[in-house]
Amino acid sequence: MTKPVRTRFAPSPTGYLHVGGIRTAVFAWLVARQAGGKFILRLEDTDKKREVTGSDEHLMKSLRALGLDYDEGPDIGGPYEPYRQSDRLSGYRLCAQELIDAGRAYADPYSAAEVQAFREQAQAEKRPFLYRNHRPENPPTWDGTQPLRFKSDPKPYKWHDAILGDLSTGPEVIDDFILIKSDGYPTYNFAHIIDDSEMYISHIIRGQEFIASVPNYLNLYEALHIEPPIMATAPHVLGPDGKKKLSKRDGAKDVLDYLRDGYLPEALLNFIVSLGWNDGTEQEIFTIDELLEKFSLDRVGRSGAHFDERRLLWMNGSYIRELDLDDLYSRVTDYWPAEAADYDEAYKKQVLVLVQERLKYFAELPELSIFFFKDLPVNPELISGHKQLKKLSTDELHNLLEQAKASLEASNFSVPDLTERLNALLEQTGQKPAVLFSLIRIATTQAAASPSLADSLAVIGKDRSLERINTQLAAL
RNA sequence: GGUCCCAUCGUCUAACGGUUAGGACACCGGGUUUUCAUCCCGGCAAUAGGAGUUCGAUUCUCCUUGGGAUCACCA
Repeated sequence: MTKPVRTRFAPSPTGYLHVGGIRTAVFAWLVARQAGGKFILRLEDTDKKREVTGSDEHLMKSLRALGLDYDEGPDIGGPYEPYRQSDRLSGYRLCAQELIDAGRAYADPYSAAEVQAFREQAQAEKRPFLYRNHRPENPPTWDGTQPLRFKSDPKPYKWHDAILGDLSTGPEVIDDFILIKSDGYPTYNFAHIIDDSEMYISHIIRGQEFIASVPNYLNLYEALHIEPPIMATAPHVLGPDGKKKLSKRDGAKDVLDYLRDGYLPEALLNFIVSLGWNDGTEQEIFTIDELLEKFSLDRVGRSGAHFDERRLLWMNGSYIRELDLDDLYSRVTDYWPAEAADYDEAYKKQVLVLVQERLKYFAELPELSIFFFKDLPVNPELISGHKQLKKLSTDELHNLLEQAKASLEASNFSVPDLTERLNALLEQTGQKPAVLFSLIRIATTQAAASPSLADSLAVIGKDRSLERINTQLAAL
């Protein structure tokens, strides 16, 4: 009988979540959901100095916005509440007392300065610092004002990691680490073990910064007579250039910022998962359902992966192109240029159809669509900087535009009619499309790029198109 | 420095010990009768180095090199 799957994401509320930080949450969510298990959010707020006000709300908002819904958490409760470590202090106390009673924990009599001196001495002698080399013979009774240390039992360990495989270490890495700090709060090292046990967590999925501590955790699990959960260590997500782990310091963006810029949650999720995972086929784009069906920890890569935003950009554009019009329309509600407020849904949808294939993220919508809503001032550089048009004289430009105007005045502005007329104009003027169409496009949009000419003209409409041509004519 | 982890195109990655080492992003070229984009076609580009095992190593073993993590009263 295997235990029910219960995974958790256990961040400390010290800031926002970036792509690297949220990856273990995505993995944990996937593992829970695909097994029909539970995904739990637990806030590890035991370091009051580093805590950032409001970041707990921000964290929860980020998870929900990405679609990483959790079944138990600080704001929704659950059978093993509370889900905030600062509300669970009495439980840690209890376990601490049990360890003291069993002779497996003791008060640290040294001052911080004294421990620091031991550490520096070890460093000077080029050997790793081990507190247990200074373990006091007759420690004082713990009164809560000293740090409480685990009395370790150094021994070699072999264990299995669901991602990294078989791992092992010698006894030299086991030390007497702090269980409870002198401020009364437990350390992560202690609290997470108690909580994961009390919350029946089946898989601990975390970043590789914790791997060196695992043997110590194993030692503590033994002292507590707790069966360790399955452990999975995800390699770091590295910054784009450096070899270093992606970090806020190096400008890693808040995942909410990506969402605000109009990246789709599913694209972001797909991207994050594909950083280190694939199903062995050549498939690149996965729906959430496919991810749930195919994801497995043992296919997660063991080496670090660089975060390449260009790949995310491509992936997002790819997702956007797959959206059906109504879905796309409802998603871009907040991204239209201000001028679009005066236009109805039908018109905006026509614009969207034309713009969809070149939209990489929604925040680009205004610059790609503004000329459908607003008459832009004539920009002479569009012609003077055009490699073909700049060779023509003003008279020639004038003449071409007049001919175009004459033809368009007789058009009903349907796409087929416009296409036909545009082609006829090509013959009539003897010009190449690169010249004639560019001129008309510039006159009617005043933009460096636009969707195909006939389509754009049809949406902009007859009156407005002719009016813009007149404006351009007057400015030549 | 000790310990642990990692190592295929610039990047993300695929490859029961047998492949012309595959795909994708990016880039470059061509096409889709204007631009940008989409789409299609093509190109560029990798097994860090050295031993060993084997008929045969990207793949298994060892060494070297390189990179990362950790050695907190942070998580």
